Amino acid sequence: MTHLFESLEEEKKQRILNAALNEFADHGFERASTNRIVKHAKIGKGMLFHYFNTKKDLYHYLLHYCLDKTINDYLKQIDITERDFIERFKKAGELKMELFAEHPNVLNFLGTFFLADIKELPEDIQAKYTQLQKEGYEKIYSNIDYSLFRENTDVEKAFKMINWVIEGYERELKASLKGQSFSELNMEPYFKEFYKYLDMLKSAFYKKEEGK
Amino acid sequence: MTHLFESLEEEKKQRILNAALNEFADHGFERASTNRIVKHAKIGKGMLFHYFNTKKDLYHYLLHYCLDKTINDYLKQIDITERDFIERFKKAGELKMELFAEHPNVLNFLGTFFLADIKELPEDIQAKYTQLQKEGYEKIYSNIDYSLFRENTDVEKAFKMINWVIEGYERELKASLKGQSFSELNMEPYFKEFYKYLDMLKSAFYKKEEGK
DNA sequence: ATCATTTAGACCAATGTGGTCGATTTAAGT
DNA sequence: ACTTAAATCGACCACATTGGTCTAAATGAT
Repeated sequence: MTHLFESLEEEKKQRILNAALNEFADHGFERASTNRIVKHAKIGKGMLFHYFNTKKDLYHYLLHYCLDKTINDYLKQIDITERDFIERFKKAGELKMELFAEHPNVLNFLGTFFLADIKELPEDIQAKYTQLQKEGYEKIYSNIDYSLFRENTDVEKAFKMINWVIEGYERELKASLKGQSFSELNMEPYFKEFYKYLDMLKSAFYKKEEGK
Repeated sequence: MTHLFESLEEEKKQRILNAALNEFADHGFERASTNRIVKHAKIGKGMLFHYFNTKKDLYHYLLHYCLDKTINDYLKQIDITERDFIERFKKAGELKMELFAEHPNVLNFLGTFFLADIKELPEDIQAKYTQLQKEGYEKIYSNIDYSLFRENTDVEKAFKMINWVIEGYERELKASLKGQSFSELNMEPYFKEFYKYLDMLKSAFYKKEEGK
């Protein structure tokens, strides 16, 4: 067995993962409490240190887990053959929402991690993290069809603005649905509204379509 | 003397305020440590509890202080006779930056407070908070000249998008200048870039100017 | 029946908590 | 110069929480 923890029943595994991710996301590494983790995970204290020898090991395991998940379930899924920037982002936004619906704390946890000190982490985690950054940049900016934008547009700035709008909508959505179980929600109307924003962005920054 | 603390030398007052604001902003009420506050403020433990009887009293004092500052130095300064939404926001953005340059932790502290439980606070603080919300809403949305927007624009959505772009720029600026003492920085080039974004927003959402 | 693996949580020393208090310094008043 | 009051410090308190250990019981496997 590579890792005791891996070969647990799925449900218990999830309970522990969720409890730990939430705790670290809320308090950061040092101020996170293993006591609260075991309480929320409903396991005995001993077990946590049986599966993961130390608090730090647990933290590193979570980092691997979350980095892998975002790379595989999010980044790798982004379709780089779609050359329309906004369209590509539309699909990326959906993927992100799906990941968030299934595993909200994965993204929460990574979000807080970005702020922490990266230097004193094991090399393999640093590597995975830089991979994510590099691949993320490519997935967003490579192979974009600039000719869709109006002439004289500062495309750099347009990219950023589009990005900020999408992030803004995501934030607002999360805030307005706070507490509700995202995964058991009918997301369709929210996607519809999301698309309206994207359409406005298109007519704001793209050339008017010829014909039609 | 209404409050011992008020009649201290300005410099010591600021040291204590900064230390406390940072501590609460970083850790929230419960996990904030009075020990760390006195250490960073470079005063003895006794003094803190001499000025403010309890940790909670200190917290409430800070809330009053920050709410007053944002209401007076920011909200009240927004010029409501400017009917151009983006222009009004341009000035508001500058005010916000100025406040942030002088007292970065005031906005940081309030930012974290919004997430905390509002219910179990003294009534006067709740009142001040709702005042801020109500006045903020007015200062943003009242007396706007809708005719500037292109026809068929969903103005509600345009408002939000403009808002998100401005917030996005502010975030990026803060991140890229992290660590540097904002107040002793020449902000002009950043404002220039800020204006470029605003111009793009205008040509994205406003009617084309007649003539000229 | 025997041995190995899981499990829980009481327990540990160490550290940190909000808050107090006596001792000492400084300031003020006369 | 003398007295009194205010300001200041940090050792100290009882208590809570920390990451981590260990024993003893439960469960599983053969």
